[in-house]
Amino acid sequence: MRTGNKTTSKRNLNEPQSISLGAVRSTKESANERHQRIYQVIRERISLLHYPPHTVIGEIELADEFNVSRTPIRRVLQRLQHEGLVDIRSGVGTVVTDIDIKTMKEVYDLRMYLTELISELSPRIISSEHISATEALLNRTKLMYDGPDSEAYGRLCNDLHEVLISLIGSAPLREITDNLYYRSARIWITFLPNLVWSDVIYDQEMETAEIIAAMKRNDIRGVVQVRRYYLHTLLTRISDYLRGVGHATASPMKPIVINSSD
Amino acid sequence: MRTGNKTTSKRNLNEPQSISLGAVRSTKESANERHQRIYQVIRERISLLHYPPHTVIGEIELADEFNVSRTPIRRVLQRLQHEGLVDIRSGVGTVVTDIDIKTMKEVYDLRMYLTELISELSPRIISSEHISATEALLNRTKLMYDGPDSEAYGRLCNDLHEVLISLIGSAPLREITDNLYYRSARIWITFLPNLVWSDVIYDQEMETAEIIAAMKRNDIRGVVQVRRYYLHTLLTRISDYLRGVGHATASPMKPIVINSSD
DNA sequence: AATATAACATCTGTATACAGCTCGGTCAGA
DNA sequence: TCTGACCGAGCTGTATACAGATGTTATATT
Repeated sequence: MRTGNKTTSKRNLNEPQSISLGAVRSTKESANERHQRIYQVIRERISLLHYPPHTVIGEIELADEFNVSRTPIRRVLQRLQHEGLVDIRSGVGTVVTDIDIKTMKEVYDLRMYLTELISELSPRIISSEHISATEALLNRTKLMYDGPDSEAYGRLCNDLHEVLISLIGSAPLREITDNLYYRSARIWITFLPNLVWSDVIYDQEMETAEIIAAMKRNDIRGVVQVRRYYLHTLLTRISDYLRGVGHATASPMKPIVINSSD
Repeated sequence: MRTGNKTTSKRNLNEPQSISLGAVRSTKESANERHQRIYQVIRERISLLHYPPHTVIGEIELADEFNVSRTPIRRVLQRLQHEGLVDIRSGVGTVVTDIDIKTMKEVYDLRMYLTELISELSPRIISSEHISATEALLNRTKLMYDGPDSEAYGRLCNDLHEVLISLIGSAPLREITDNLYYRSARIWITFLPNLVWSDVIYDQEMETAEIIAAMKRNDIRGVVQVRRYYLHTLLTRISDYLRGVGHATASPMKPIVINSSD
């Protein structure tokens, strides 16, 4: 189909072929690296409710922000759609998915079972880096009693999740665990205004401290059991809240206004 | 390909165009439906080794076959890459992934655990359609002793898989189970020439028959335990073959009857 | 003959024009 | 005022030209 008489045969005779670019390699980002970078940025924005549910994300808007065309953006959004975080609607836009309680319950049940699998299938060796990283998270947690800060709490949860999935040796299980986490993580922050802040932080501090203790015993089974217990605790806490407001389920989740003033 | 002409009259003639009844929705295929169709076709080709590992699939080749441009094809291939079935390499092509034994072991371990979860998390009601569909598969199995037919066997396994995942009520678990199946299904067919054909078909017949029996008892726990047992058996058989390559032929597998009374 | 290098064929990655879809606003008519 | 059809702004979906990447082949040099 392409006409053979193009300028490809005599292209770039003017430009020097290459002036030994050995050191400049780091400046160039490969396509896959860029994809991964944009993907993680947008996924974080969704998980931190910077893009709350029902937000319409425009492809052109993102393309301008990341200085690319719509094509790589669409690749990212299609991946996010397949992971259940957005819904691409023709003629409308890319809409951040809502948080459906029933689905969320299923995801949480799955996560609790899979968490136990981590210790049975292919645990990795717990290194001192794991421990020190988790201790840093514990310190960040202790500084958060002062006042509600949903975004900081969300980042804390995400970072703890990152440490824990790095303990999973089985690549498929790691991917699934990661995927399910980001599918369900938003509900924590969504319900945050309805819970007692200091209780939430206390849970987080206890979980982190117990995980560190288990890590120091090199007890990965203990780690995942702690994790599983706190997953259960939070799910129970949210269920209790939902039962408590029972009738007033018109808008169980108010969108949190994240201060995005510019 | 349709340049500016709005009419859909010049569509594919080999596809039966439905006669316009009241609802004419089926005349036009939506973008998502087309994506799903192409995706399933290519995934089946990979699972049946119609595209064996290391096959290079060209985007233009597929685009011509499905009468679309590269854009929708790329969307399908990117999805398959994310699911681990192909590897898209810039400047080279889209390469069907090889079957790595270590990863396959991890996937099989995961599948066995997840299979048990099916009966615990959210089982669906077993309908008569499920039973009759499975009985049809049993009949197909019984006709296959005549001679080795890897492709027919692969289709049989895929169809049985379809029936079983339709019993999963939890959408996330269903997706994960489906994904892991297609990640690992190819290894069955790959090792088929090294196994005794009649033994393989006998296993398949026994598994299907026992699944039907459990279905008729409305015993979904029994269904998944049968499934789990045969997963384990096949994995063991392949492991045995790999350990004893050269001097030991595949040992025939003893069928057992699962006692699923609790 | 062996080897390094340059040219090339062919593939994927990106940008972009345009087609198709959705929804809200607008305006004529009852 | 109400209704309904229509139109247009703005979005996603598709096709395509071109840029970049990669493996191979031809060629020059030793």
